[in-house]
Amino acid sequence: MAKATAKPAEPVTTDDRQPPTGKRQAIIDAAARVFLQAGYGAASMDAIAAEAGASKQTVYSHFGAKDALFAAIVEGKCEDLMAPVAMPAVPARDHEKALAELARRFVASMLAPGNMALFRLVIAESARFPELARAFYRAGPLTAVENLAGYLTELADAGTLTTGDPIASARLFFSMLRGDIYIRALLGLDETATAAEMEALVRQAVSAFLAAHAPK
Amino acid sequence: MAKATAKPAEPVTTDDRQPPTGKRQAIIDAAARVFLQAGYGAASMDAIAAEAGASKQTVYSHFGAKDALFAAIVEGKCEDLMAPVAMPAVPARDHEKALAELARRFVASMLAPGNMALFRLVIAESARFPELARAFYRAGPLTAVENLAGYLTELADAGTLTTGDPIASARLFFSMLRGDIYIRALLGLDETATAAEMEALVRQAVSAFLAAHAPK
DNA sequence: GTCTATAAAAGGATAGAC
DNA sequence: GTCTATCCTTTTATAGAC
Repeated sequence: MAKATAKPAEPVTTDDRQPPTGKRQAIIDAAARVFLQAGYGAASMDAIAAEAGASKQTVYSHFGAKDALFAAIVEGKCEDLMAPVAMPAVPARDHEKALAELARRFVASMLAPGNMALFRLVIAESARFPELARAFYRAGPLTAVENLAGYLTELADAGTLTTGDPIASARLFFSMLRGDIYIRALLGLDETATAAEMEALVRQAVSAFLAAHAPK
Repeated sequence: MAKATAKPAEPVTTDDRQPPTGKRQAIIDAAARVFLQAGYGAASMDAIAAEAGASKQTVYSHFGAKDALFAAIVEGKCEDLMAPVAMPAVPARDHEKALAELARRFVASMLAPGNMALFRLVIAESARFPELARAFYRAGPLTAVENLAGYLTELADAGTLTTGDPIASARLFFSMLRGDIYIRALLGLDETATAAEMEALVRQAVSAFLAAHAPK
């Protein structure tokens, strides 16, 4: 055989790393596609194995059971949720622009097909996987609110706007952005929200929010 | 036999009504419970038959197939959605009170366990049953927005408030009411929203809405 | 680690008696 | 109309060879 050479000196420290190369990663990618598209119940392990170009037994070797595979996929996806909802790196002196920029990123992230599919999946399986629902909530809505509340506190201290409760105000801000587009997207009624719709929503929300939190 | 008497004179006009008594209604009630609690995929026809105290064949005699039964249940539930989101019968001169009253009914209806479970179900199955998603949207969110937009138009004509787009304003109003409680309820994180939370949400939303639509 | 083949169970739908 | 009993497909999970 070509690989007949023994390798007794292979470093063990890198051995217990699970390299995301090869079959394992292929299974993860395939499972993500199948679960997000078909849902937990309708996704079969056969379909995932076929999509990954692997055998079913290989899938079971890596993840043990269907629910464990599902949890691994969803937890991984949740980790990618936080990035877009941090405040702009440069919280410009123009707070209206900063809020509008945050709003744009929030709406775009929220309506991104992958994130919307993830949200649907977590909602549908929240009874069976309550821990995943918690993980999603923390990584998405909760993180967004906490970040914005911090920024609002700065603005309030500077007298730029008025808020009795930064957390409640931050929640209101994001609530305004979950408009009719959001409901229709949840229900799968619109495949695409146009850029114009999103921009109109952002302007309406920022404007109303500032009117409701005018200083003095 | 005791019922040997022939009944040739029985009125036929009442004969083709499907009386909701007996097994059929029992099946409908049982299917609603099982579907709303378990979801479409995890609900088995065996479980529905058992819950109804009927045999599986009787269920199939009445509804033909699982998807038809599901559609019948969900469509029936959607019809009950519209009532609470009509404007108050007496649109008082005090528009703030009228809006607050509408908001209270909207939030209570939205968070009612049955309606929330229905919403989750429709979201989860929107890919398989797009017509049901449309029916839900029309009976719920769309009806609410249209009713409120009519009222806002009256208020704008009377100079009580300012709005460039009554539909957009109505959507903003309801969006504000779909706050953090709503997301947590969708994700099944809170079983109960307290009355105090709901009231705080209503006050915040009405206050912000009026500030953003102040006259002149 | 990866594959082929199979076990074991669950669930949707139907047949036929009463 | 309603029931009992059954068919058949799909699906999760495992056994055993390479």
